[in-house]
Amino acid sequence: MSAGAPRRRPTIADVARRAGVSQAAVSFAVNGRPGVSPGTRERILAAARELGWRPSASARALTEARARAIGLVLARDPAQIELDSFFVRFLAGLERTLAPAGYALLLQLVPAGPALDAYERLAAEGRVDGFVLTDVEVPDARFELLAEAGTPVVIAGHPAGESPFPWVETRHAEGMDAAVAHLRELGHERIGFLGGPAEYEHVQVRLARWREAAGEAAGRAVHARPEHVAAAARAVLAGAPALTAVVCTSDPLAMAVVAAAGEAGLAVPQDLSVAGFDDSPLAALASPALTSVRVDYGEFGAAAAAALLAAIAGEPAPAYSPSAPALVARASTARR
Amino acid sequence: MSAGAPRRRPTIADVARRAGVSQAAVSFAVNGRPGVSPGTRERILAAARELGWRPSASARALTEARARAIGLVLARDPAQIELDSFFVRFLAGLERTLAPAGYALLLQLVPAGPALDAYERLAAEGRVDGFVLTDVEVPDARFELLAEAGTPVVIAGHPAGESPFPWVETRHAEGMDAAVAHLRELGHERIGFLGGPAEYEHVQVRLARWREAAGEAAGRAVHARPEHVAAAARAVLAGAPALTAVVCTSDPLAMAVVAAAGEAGLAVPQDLSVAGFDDSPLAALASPALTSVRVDYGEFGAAAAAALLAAIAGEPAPAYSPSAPALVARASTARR
DNA sequence: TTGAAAGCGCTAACAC
DNA sequence: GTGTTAGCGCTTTCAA
Repeated sequence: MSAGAPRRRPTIADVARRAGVSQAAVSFAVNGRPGVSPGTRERILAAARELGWRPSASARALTEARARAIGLVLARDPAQIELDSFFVRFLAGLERTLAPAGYALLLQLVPAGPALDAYERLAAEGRVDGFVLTDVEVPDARFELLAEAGTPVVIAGHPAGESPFPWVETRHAEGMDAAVAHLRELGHERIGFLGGPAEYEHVQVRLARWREAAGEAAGRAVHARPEHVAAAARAVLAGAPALTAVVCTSDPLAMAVVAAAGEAGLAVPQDLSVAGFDDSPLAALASPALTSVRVDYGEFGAAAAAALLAAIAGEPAPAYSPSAPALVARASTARR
Repeated sequence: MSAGAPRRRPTIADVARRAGVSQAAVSFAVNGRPGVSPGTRERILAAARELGWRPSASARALTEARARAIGLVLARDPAQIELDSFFVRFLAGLERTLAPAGYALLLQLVPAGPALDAYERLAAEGRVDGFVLTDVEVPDARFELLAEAGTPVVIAGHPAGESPFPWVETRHAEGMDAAVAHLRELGHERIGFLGGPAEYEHVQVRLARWREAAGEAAGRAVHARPEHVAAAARAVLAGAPALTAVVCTSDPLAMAVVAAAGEAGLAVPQDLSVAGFDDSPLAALASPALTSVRVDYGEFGAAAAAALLAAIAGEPAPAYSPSAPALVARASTARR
């Protein structure tokens, strides 16, 4: 089964020998340090290329006392992650910063829960140089553990309350403003809210914005746990006086509202307008196609990674100017 | 900004000193080797616990010449990954095997394409001990690179043609049989096929199974690239004689068919039955709720990781008995 | 059963 | 500008 020969990997000594220089010269050359003449440098790099040599990550990690890797621990049920456009886009964004910096991403999916030991292990073993924290709660048990260990951390999101760590945040809250404004422009006044679990800070932020933007006439607000989405969608529509629109904190939730409306004999968008969030690829595929709010989570991930790399280097985080969310109007919202 | 004191991490020497033994004894104790008396072992473990010490991953990697990490490189557009239930479930499954084995997962998302240099870098730097390959194509440029380097590899899927590596595969093909059988039982004969991009082996397998199961009267088969899903859905419905059912290789594709049917004035399931695949959380949320096929990709990921760890250890892969796919009948399919 | 010591491959002082 | 050398923290012979 095993393929190919268990060929010995070349080491820096092989490269040095081949280029006729010292190991130190090789090290300096590949790390772009001064102290090597251009000609020598070129010869060294050529030798490295010919041998297919790259510095061993573990040897570097040992001498530099850093792993050149960061950790992302996701403590959610896989089904929840599947339903959330955020993660994949955010991951792709992290990568955009990490790869050019020679950093790797250690991803750990753990069953829902605090997952403290996952953090503890990765940090204590020195596998990662820092963490990006998502899904921050208050109080968050991870804070104490990581702050005490002195591990560099960046929070993706806006922690309610005190945070010992720097954080980055998108302008997603404005997206909720935009969704409500869009509906009001279409003549809607009784606008309900269907959000994800209440413990998520981003859900709370959107809830607050909805409440503010929808004003006095706002309808019901309901939070949906992943396993009870359909029931929650029915609940937001139930009762009197009837809503004419619902804003949701994700596109799958909006789909659930569309389904619940159908059961209740309401046509979307004729009888009820529904807006989603995140503008997932599903929004365009659903019927009716969903009005949604596009937030650039890729850019967010890239900024979070940049802030973390800065923290690891002991530097201040680079500026992050999140772009404005964009409302994408589709068929699920209409003038009432 | 930086949090906590940059506390020096304890080393094996600290633990040895505290326990009053040699470093070797500590090493033997934490690695569960013989040669340490039970009492001493306990004393050592207690000292390690008190100091919060864990063996440094990079130091071990250096001496053992293995990283205790495996790589997964996903060369797909983020939007494609978002639409695919496979990845998250598969990742969660990998983790189920890796975590207990003390292995970490290095995830790299790269722009769509061959991504050979991502593999090359991770392997040459010794960051990972092996790779799990998904989305295998024929011919696959990764094979030569990795086989030549002697890197342990396991393929998740069934490579068409010769493969230098061991592979694991689910019984997803039977899922297509089940979907078609379900529709035939409902009285459908002209059953179309809407699949993902033709270059994916799993799409080809399902296409072949559909063709076989749907028989002579089978309808059109259309492949959809992610950016043209809606058009592909229209295409599969176009032309005469009209189909009475469509099977798809994913739930989002099924949603697109439902939407296209609506545009064409066809009601689902009254005029057209539609079946999805993967049984993503969306299937239950869509309207109508989608009949779909559940394949256990978590179990698949766990098996792939187990096979890879075995390959790394130079052992034969453990047996994998994939469970049968389960058809989940919902409202999108009905008797014609 | 335990201790001493030699590396693993690299980086970074420090001489030359 | 270039070479020498001492570790980084651990595993693993080899002696004691």
